[in-house]
Amino acid sequence: MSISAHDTGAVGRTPEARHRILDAGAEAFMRRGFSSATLDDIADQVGATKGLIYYHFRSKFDVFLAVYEEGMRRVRERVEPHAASGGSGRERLAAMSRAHLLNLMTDLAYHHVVHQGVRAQDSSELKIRQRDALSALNGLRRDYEHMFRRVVAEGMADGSLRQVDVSLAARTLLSSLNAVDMWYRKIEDQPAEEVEELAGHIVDLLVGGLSAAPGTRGAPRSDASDRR
Amino acid sequence: MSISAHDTGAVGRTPEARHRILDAGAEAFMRRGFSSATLDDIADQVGATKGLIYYHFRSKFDVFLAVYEEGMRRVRERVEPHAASGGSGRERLAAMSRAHLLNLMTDLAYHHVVHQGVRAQDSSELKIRQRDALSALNGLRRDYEHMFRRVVAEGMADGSLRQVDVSLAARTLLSSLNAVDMWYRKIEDQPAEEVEELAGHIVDLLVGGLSAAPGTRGAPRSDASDRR
DNA sequence: GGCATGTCATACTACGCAGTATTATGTGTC
DNA sequence: GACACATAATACTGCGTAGTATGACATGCC
Repeated sequence: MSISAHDTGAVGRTPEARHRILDAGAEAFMRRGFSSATLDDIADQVGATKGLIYYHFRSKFDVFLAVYEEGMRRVRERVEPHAASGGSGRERLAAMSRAHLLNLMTDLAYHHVVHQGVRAQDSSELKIRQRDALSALNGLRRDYEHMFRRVVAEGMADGSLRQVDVSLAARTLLSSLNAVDMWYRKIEDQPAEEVEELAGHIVDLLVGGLSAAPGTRGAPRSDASDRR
Repeated sequence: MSISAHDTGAVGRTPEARHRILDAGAEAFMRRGFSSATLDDIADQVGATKGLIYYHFRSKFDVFLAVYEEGMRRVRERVEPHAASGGSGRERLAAMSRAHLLNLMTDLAYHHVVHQGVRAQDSSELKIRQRDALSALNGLRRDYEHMFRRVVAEGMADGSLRQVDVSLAARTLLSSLNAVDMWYRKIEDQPAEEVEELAGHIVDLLVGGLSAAPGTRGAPRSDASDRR
């Protein structure tokens, strides 16, 4: 590129540089994976050089951790409110799931990084300090899953959900939601309503199931009442 | 280790060496990911050196492709028969899903590699030749998904499944099944029945849904009839 | 019992990339 | 307008690892 650096203040400036690094890092880690992603890649996308990154972070892994943390922060911020809102357990679970999916779809890159972080937890080849930091974040992740488990249990208690193994149900639901990142790709200028509709359909499939209701064969009213 | 090589014929021999490389490769690619996994790692686990690997394969990527192909071969071999068996669309879909899960749980490493291969398809940093080979395998993968889509459509036609978007339903189901590899870990000496039971429960959750049947509040008979 | 061929190990090279050391530029402050 | 401090670029080092070249051993064949 050879932008004669230092001349134009347009390139970057100030502590929001850190934020731009996080965005670029999330993108790079999503596209190439942690070990394949290069600090030069990230720097390029920011429009800077490695010097910038090493001024704001101590290592490549630290960038990864920061992205992970930011990703968890966002998803919790968006999903948690629905856990304590009104309605039956099923309704709240559906609302949480929709919010989780919408977060995934808007912050796809951050979501991917969190996903990678979960995977990497027992990956050896991590220094002790790194493993500890990762474990701490994975703790947040476990708390997040616990929240789903709690609402599932409440749904069974109030009769809005089937009686099944709570832990298994919560884990299956959450991992199924996360699995959407395998095939969902952003579409330029897609109206927000379409994205929300897609998320609603997926939640409907996962919560309502594929089976035709055994007994009642009415119109597939599904969870239409859950849609806001 | 310093096993004075060449002395004992016990270490290895013959074309089953290729198979041992595939197993070791699958394991390594699962644990560390493609780019982090080392040919020396694989060779160590085989009890040999890089020389062995480069005699049987042209590159690290070729090992990956071979594992991918073997993984696809196995899952197709185990799942396809259920697509044409008797029963309603829902019953066949459940049987396929169970078989898919059992394959995942027994050949966890191979499954992970296939998963990685699907992800890596649009990953740049692949030479043209590599991308083509990967695309070919991803074609097999698409065919496999089509099979699920077909059975879903048949289930809707015969009334055993709800009327929903076929493509979305099939993709959601399959990716949800695959997502089990995020948390399932092998347990030593776990009886086969337990594994099958777990698979059955997961399929029951995904096909039957979490919702209490709206209207019929009988015993959660779910898809008990589907279990073989 | 030499010779070819298949099967692997050993030793070496090349290179990409994380991390570091050093230097350059702006910005306020007195 | 010299000084300190923050923010970055540039240049360099070292290590890990994919790939290669070559040698060692076995086995069958004539």
